Amino acid sequence: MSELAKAYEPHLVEDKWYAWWQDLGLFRADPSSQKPAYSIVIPPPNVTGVLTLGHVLNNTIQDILCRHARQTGHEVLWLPGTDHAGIATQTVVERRLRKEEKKTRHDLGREEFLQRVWEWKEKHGGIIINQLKKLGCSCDWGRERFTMDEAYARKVQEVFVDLHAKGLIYRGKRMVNWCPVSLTALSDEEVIPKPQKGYLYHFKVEVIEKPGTFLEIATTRPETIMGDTAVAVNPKDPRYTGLIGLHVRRPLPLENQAEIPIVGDEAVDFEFGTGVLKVTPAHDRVDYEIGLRHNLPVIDILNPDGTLNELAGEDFQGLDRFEARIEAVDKLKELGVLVKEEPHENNVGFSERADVPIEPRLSEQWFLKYPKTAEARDAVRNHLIRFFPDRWEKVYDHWLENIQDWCISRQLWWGHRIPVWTKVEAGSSNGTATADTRVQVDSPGDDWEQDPDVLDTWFSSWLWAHDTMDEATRAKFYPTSALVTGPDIIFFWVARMIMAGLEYTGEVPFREVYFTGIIRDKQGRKMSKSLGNSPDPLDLIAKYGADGLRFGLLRIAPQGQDIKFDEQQIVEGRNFCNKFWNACRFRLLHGPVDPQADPARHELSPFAQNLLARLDATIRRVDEGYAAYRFSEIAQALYEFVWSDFCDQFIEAAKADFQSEGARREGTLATIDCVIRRVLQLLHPYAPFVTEELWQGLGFGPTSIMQTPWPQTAGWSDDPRAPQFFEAVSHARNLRATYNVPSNKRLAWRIEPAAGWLQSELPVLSVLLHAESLETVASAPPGSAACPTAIGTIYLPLAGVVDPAAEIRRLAAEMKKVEAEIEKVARKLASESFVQNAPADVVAEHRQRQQDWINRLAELERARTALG
RNA sequence: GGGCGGUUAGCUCAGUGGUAGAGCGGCAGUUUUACACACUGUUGGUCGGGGGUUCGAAUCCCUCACCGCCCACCA
Repeated sequence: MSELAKAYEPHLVEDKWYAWWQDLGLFRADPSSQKPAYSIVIPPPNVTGVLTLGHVLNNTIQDILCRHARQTGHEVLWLPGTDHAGIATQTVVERRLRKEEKKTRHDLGREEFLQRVWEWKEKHGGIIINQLKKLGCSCDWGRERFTMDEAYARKVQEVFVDLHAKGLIYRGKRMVNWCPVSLTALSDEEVIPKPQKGYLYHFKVEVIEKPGTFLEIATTRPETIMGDTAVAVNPKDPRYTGLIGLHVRRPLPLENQAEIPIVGDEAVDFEFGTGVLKVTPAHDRVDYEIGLRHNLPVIDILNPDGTLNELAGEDFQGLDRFEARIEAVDKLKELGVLVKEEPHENNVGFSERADVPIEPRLSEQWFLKYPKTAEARDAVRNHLIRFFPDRWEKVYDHWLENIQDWCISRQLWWGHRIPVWTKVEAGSSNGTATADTRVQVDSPGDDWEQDPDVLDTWFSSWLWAHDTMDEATRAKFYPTSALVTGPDIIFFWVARMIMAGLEYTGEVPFREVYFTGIIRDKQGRKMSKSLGNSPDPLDLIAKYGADGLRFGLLRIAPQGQDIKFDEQQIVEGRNFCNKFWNACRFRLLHGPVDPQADPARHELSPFAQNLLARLDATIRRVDEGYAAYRFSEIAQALYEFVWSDFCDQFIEAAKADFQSEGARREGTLATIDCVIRRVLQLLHPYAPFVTEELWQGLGFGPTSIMQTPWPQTAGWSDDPRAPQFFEAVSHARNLRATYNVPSNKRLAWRIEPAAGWLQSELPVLSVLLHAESLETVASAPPGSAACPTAIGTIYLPLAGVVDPAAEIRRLAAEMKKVEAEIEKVARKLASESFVQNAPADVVAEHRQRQQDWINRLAELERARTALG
């Protein structure tokens, strides 16, 4: 390619290069490689999922790490896959079934329904995978895994069997979080507390043994009164001590106003409400505990779907729990025992998936007592695993410290079936008999029935880091190098993976964990479908290119901080890619690029030398950024170098060098070629497509840029002439703007040089000032505006435009400002405590600054004198 | 109730003891032969409030306020 299009057009090149990389096998990980390993397992997105900005952030970071690792000489494995996402997927398919065929899963039966889910998965499950490819993710697709793959699923069940054998998995009837919509138990982590506005209902009951004595009870859930089996007070509460052991009459249901005891229990907070608690062991965790302590009967008045059953009495049977609440209040009113209803806000646990209040329910479930909790805590405490940012270590530690057993069984069909088998007794299949059970993966025989429940999705995800790999792969790539994920799944996934890793591999599953921020909209709200504030990343890719999206997003993603998304940032990412594209385009106007260009073999201008030093500094900044997972800083460093140092300053200055042939021109071309090459390499992890397009287009190929080594610093030192020069240019341009000279007006500039080296750089100054002419003078030309700079005093002679009086006023104003600066520094230096206590270099710096200002003042004074 | 994060220019954010910064926006000018997805210049801030440490604080300490998140069985 000898010519580039005027603007970078991503849609013309992205698919091409992605396919090429894949054809060359550049994403493939070779376990037999001698290179050091670098590996990441993808946090598997839900198979039902479509790409969100959160995925874009997360996966772009992983891709950056992987591409950077390849460039730094590692054999890289980025292992992709998807998660079967039990409830989410089952819900999606059930919804379709209802909509399209007006059927429920029960109409189809288990086998047929699962068949449908698999069909759905085959048809739609790959969407997010293709979207990741659009984004440029360099995953080893040949190793794509699914959490229900046969081998993986078997492993999940084996782990169940193993943990059961170790006594860590047990079956028990316990209080669980029940979702009345999904009709399954949930883990504590799947319950989201939400503040709810409701009422605190006060009602009174009479103490049977002391007629005329009433207890007032405050409750938010009057619909559970029918399940009450006691009333509790705190034994230390002086108001009620005499009443413990006596009885009250439960008001509902009307046909069964049972006598229930008053018990004393420490769990009752006598500050709250009336200090009297109704105890419903079947429908409240605390009440259940109280019930156990006092041997209270358990009356379960709810059906699994949240409606009330026959135990609730005829007035309530069949009502939904929220209808029942209203009905219960009405009945209390009718009985004349309702004292008051006061508005009350409290936290109610909601089902994460179905978004309805969960119901505490006594239920027979499988539980896991977590293995290796102490070791898992130590691994992070002792930094065998490092968290970035490290503040999440505390959150992790705290959770492990207070860890509760994990309810792992789900009353769903889609998922890993629990490997527990029960012997079917001929003629008595009601399950009440203590049947013979076996815990094993394969069926013991035809007359054995498998437990109908499946395992929590996360019970399979926690093996993801190691059981997605075969033995050879694991030998090379496990433990993985890094995990990139959101802090919202630190308990769901990260902590559990660490425990599973320690239990089953004896090693930590990853060395470093990077927690991304959460992407919010401009108002700081979470992205959500219902709010419609979540832009489709595919639209953004279509508009700005994958590189623009990646670079724009990463540039505003500070470590561990939530990100307020603004499309303008993506526009800037796109603009940046285009900026660099055009810099390369400019280069091609002056002949073909030399891929081997080495500026060290040329005589270099101060600008070239300085640019190379700035490049070295940029490489250092970028390297530091990678070491500390500071992705926005890397992007920012590259942005600043390319836009300011390279384009705004160097290339503009280089235009003078291209006006003639010679060594100067050759040195500048070599510098540009070298810088472009380095920048392409440095930028490649962030913007893989445009960098490959340019790499090939400029002739750095034919090897892919993916396979080229990471740039090293070359030991260039700053040339102080360059910044002085550019600052002077800035001052001079400022002077022109002050007198409202239009940018396109060419002027006859003059300069009184302060440095000998300037002579050879006058053509550059002339170009940068867009001058008609530029001559050196020995003193101020008459009638000129003057601008003292470090490289000399620059004069703008514009007879008839600059009124000498105006210029004198301007100079006077500037002198005043300079005097103020001198005064400021002088005050500081006059302070003895400062001079004595501050480090010598700081004091010297102040002295130097003071001298600079004094020199400038003298220059201004001289210019004013020259004007008369 | 505990814990964590945040508060710096109109906006998004850098800046962990030494002259308060960047990008965008705004304003003014420019089709200067890489780029109008651009260039040039410029305007914006008692660094949330108060106290302390220090020669010196956006930066360290204390405290308060507000915003956000996480954990926790107050019915």
